[in-house]
Amino acid sequence: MEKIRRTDIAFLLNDAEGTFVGQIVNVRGWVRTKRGNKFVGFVALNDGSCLATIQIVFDFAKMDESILDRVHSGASISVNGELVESQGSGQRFEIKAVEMELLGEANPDEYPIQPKKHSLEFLRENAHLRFRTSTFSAVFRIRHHMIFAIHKFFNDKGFYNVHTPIVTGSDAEGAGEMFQVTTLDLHKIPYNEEGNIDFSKDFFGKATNLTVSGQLEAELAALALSKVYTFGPTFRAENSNTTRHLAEFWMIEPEVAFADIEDNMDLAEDMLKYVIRYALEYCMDELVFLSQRLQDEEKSKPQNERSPMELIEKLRFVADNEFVRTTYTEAIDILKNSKANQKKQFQFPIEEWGADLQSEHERYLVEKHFQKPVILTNYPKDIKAFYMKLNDDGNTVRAMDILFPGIGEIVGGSQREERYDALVGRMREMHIPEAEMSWYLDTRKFGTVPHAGYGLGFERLMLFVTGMGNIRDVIPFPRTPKNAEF
RNA sequence: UCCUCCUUAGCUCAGUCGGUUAGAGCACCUGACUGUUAAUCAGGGGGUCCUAGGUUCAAGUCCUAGAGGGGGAGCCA
Repeated sequence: MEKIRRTDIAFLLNDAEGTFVGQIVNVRGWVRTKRGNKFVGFVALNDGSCLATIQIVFDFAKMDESILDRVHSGASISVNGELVESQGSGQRFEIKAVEMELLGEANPDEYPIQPKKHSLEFLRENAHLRFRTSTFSAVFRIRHHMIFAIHKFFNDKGFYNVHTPIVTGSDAEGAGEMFQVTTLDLHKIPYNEEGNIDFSKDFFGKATNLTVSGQLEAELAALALSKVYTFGPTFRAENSNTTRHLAEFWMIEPEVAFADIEDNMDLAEDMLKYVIRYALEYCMDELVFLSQRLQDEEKSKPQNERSPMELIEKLRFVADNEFVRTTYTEAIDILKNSKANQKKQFQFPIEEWGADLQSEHERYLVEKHFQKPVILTNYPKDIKAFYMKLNDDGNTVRAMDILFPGIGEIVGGSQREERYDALVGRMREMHIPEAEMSWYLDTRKFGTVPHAGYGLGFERLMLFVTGMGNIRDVIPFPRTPKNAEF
C-alpha cells in the first residue's frame, strides 16, 4: 500500500472550506460499523480525534475481499482514498477508498464492544476497551480539556504549579485514612524492643503513606511564591462505596498568600465558571452527545426523577449566575424552618446548631431551596480541621464548602490560621502532634501572613460537566474498595 | 462498614403460580438487494440460567451461604 502521511479525522471533518476535497488522504482508526451489499460497502471509522466517524466507501469489485471479510467492529484499518463530498445525507464528507490495509483484526465472537448501547456497568468491567465507545471517548476528551483549562486559568492569573509529594511521612494531615507505603517484607516484619514495628528499617527510615492532600506543603510554597496550586493524585483508604468517591483521585489545591475567605470564594467561583465556559467553548460536540444520551436515558425514568435542566442549559446556568453565599448558621435556620424538617422528612432532623450537615440537608439547600450552587461559610470549629482560621466569636472557623446540585461538596476550603499561638492552641485541642508539624508551624513563626486555599475534587467537577452519574465513569481506571483492575 | 436491589446466549433483556424441548433483539455465519446511516429482508449456529449446598416427584423460578455488580447512607473532594 502506498505510504501517505496520516491525517486526523477531526482535521478532515472540521475543514469548513472543503479544501481537501479531491485529494488522496490517509486515515487510520478503528471500525465502528460496516454495512452495505455485494457491490458497495460503508465503514464508519473513528480515530478518537473527534466524536464523529468518517464514512469510508468502498467498491467491492476493486477491493481485496479477503481483507474486507475480516473488517468488523473494533478492527483497526488504514485507508488511502479520495476525500469527496458525500452522496448520502448523513455526513458532508466521505472517503472513497482506493487501498485498504487491515492493521489489526477484532474477532467479533470475542470483541466485547459492539455498535449498540452497552450498560455503563458492563463497560466499567471492560475499562481497557471502553475508550473505544462514543460515550467514554467523549468523557475523556472533555477530561483533557478540563485539565488544560485548569492549568490555563491559574497560569493566566499568575499562579505557579507546585508538585507536592505523593509519599509523605506526616501522619497529621487528618484528611482521611491513608495507604501505607513500605518496602518491609510483610512476612518478616521487624519489631523494636517495645514490640512495635521498627520503621527505622523501612525504606525511608520512618512510617510513610500516600498523600491525602497536598495542602500543607502547598501552604509552604504559597508563603513564598504568593500564588500556587497543586494538581495531583490523592489517595484515601476509606471504605467508601458511592458514586462520588474514589480511593485514587485527582485534586486541585490552590493556596494564596495575602488572601482571606472572601478572596478564596471569589477565586473558587471564578475558576469553576471559567472551566465550565471552557467546556462549552471547546467541547460542544461532546456535550451535545452526552446531553442527548442523558435525555434518552431519562425517557425511561418517571417524571419526578428526571433532571429539571438539560446538561448544556445547566452548565450555562451555573456559568452565568452568582453562587449563593451564606453561613452555616443561616443554613441551619433555613433547614430548621423548612417544611421538610417540620414534616419530619429528613432522616436526620435538624435540631440544634453545631451538627454536621448530612447530604440530604445539602441537597435540600442546593436543589430545593436555592436551586443553584451554594457556598457555605463559617462552620462550627468542632466539625472542621485544625488549620482553619478561628473567627472572633471563638466558635466558628472561616471554612467554605461549595455545594453543587447532584454532586454535593465539590470544593472544600478555608482561610488558614496564620497566628502561631492560635494554631498551636487548636493543634493541642485536637491532639495533633506539634513536634512532627514543626516545619508547618515554622511558616507561622517566620513571616506569617493571612492566606487561604481550597481543594477541588477533579472527578466531581467532571461529573458535573459531563452529566455522568458515577465517578467511576469519569476517570479512566477507577480505584475503589476491592477494585484495582487494569 | 450498614441498608437495599440485581446476576439467564458475546451484549441488552423476557421467562406467568415451581411443571415437560429456556426465548427475543443486536452481534456472528449463509443468501437477497448498486448509496448505506445502529442499513433492510430471509434462514442458520450459539446456554456452567453467578457458585456451592438444600427443599421438592420436579428448581432459571423457593430456602441458606458465598462471589461479583448496581443504588442509597456514613466518611469526604
